[in-house]
Parts: sequence; structure tokens; C-alpha cells
Amino acid sequence: MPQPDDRRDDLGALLHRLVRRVLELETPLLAARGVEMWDYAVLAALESGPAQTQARLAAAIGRDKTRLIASLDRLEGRGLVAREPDPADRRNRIVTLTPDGRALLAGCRADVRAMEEGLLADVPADDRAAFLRTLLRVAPPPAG
Amino acid sequence: MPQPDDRRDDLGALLHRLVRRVLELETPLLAARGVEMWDYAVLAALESGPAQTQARLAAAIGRDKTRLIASLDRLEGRGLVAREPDPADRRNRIVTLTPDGRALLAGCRADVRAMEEGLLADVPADDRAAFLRTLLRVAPPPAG
DNA sequence: GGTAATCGTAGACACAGGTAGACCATCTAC
DNA sequence: GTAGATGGTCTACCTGTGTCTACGATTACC
Repeated sequence: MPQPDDRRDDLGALLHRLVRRVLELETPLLAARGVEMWDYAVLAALESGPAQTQARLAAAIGRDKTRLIASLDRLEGRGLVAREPDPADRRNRIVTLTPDGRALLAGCRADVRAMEEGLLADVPADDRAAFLRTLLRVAPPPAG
Repeated sequence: MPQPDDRRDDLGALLHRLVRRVLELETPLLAARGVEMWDYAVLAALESGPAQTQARLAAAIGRDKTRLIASLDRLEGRGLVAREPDPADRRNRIVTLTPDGRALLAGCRADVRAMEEGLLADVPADDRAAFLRTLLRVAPPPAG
């Protein structure tokens, strides 16, 4: 028997539209601070701790490791991250967030969170909580 | 004061991961029926009624009108959609779903819906309802 | 009737994404 | 030590996407 939401758009279409909208809102916020989308993803991924490996960092943000290099070059050149060889295994480069990087990340995140608040302003509080809860459950981070 | 979810990933990151996952699950389902992702989007957009204009159809699925043409050629060649000049304004091509197209769409949608069910299987029913409700509210269709 | 605008189509262009291969430095196994 | 594996980097492709331009057909405006 047909469900009440049988004629709704597919999840893929809904999510696609929403991602586009979020990106449209987010890009100018980051650009105002001189940060590109993927650079911000790198900074955010490093917040919880240094990345032991660039390949692991690339996997964490869902990007190809060869494409990550340009971002790291940019960020390192601005003194926002530091690449240092792992003393235990000097093939690896440990990527860490510098104090400047952490400060910039905090500013970016505040802007992004404010944008998200505005986006979800019309959604009731409990629906919003359920939305985020579901999102966190269905889109788990790749590292675990 | 910091909110409880202050350290969560941004909406953009969460949505990006989820879209990737949905696409990974959806692509093989559609490929099994010989349909590409954007072709399916076209069929789904035509379900509610013919498109009066190809440009309007492109806007409805969030695609450039020049990129739509290849999809329409493919679908028309398989007899899934029909392009007919608008008798009122012969510059326009009215795109309609053929019976074959409607049947294929029904099959694809059933597969996709089953996939979505599996994806959300671990989510409680009320959270799932709130998730879809929020999604529909925050990602409205472009046409209105 | 003549000019401008619109629609569908095609082609060129730049750009971002992933993949693959090669290279060098380094580590591990033997 | 030597051979193989791994990590970072660079380069070269192939693909997909959006933008731009141009063109023919058609319509709308004056």
C-alpha cells in the first residue's frame, strides 16, 4: 500500500538540493576569511588532533590524497598548519594545526554555525534535533 | 556558552558524506536498469506532468540546459520520453513521459525507496519522520 | 515588415575530481 | 646488505560540470 510520502522526491534529490544550498551560503562566508571550501575541511579535520598521515587526513575528509597537497601547501604557506616529519617513521608527515590556524578555524566555524542556524530557523527545535541526530547516525565519519 | 553539539561536524560535511553514500548505493541500482543518475532525475521530474520547456525542466532538476540535451537524446532514443513541439509556441519542445518511461520510472523508484529504507533502518520511526519533514522544508523544489 | 528576444542545439573553454604511473625517500623483512 | 612495501609528490590523463558563444528556427514588439 502506498505510504503518505510516496510521491515525495527521493532522498538523493532532496540531499542534493540541500547540499547545493549550504554550499552557496557557506562559500562566501569562507571566502571573506580567505579560506576555500576544502581548506576549511582540512582545518576542521585537524581540530581534534594532528593527522598522523596525509593519506589518513585525505581519507578523513573524503578527498584524494593527491588533491590534498595543494590545500596543504596553501595552508602551510599561510602558517595555518605545519607539516613535520614523523620522528618514528620519517616517511610520514604529521600535519598539525598552528595557533593561527586554530584561531581562523574558530572564526570560520562561528560564521558557518550562524549560517546553519539561519537555515534551520523555521524548523521546530525537536525536529531540528532529530534531523541532526539522524544525520550523525546515517553519515558516520569514515575513520570510525 | 557552548551547545552540546558544538563539536559536531558542520552540516556541509555531514550532508556531503551522506550524499556520497546515497549515490554509491543508488548508482548500481539504476545501472542495473540501464539508467544513469541524471536520466533518472529527468524521468522523476516528468512524473507529475509534462515539462512545457526544456529550460524549465533543466531548472527543475538543477542542471544546465545544455547538459540536459544528452540525457533527453538518450531517453528519447529508448522511447522513454517524447519531445514534441509546442503547437502554441513552436520554439518550445514539450517533454512528456511515455508509458514505457513511466513503467521504468516505477521500477527504479521502487529500488531506490527500498535502498532508502535500508539506509534509515536503524533510525527510530519518529526521528525518520522528522528527518524527512525537515529535509522537505529546508530543501524546497526550485519551481516552488 | 523589420528588429529584438527566446528556445533548442552545438561547440569551445576553463576547472575540479579521481585514477594511474613514476619518482624518491624511507622503512621492514629476510 | 638487499628486496619489497609504503608515504609524499608530481605529472599525465579521462571524466563531468558550468559558462560562454554562435547559430537556426520561431515568436513578439514596434
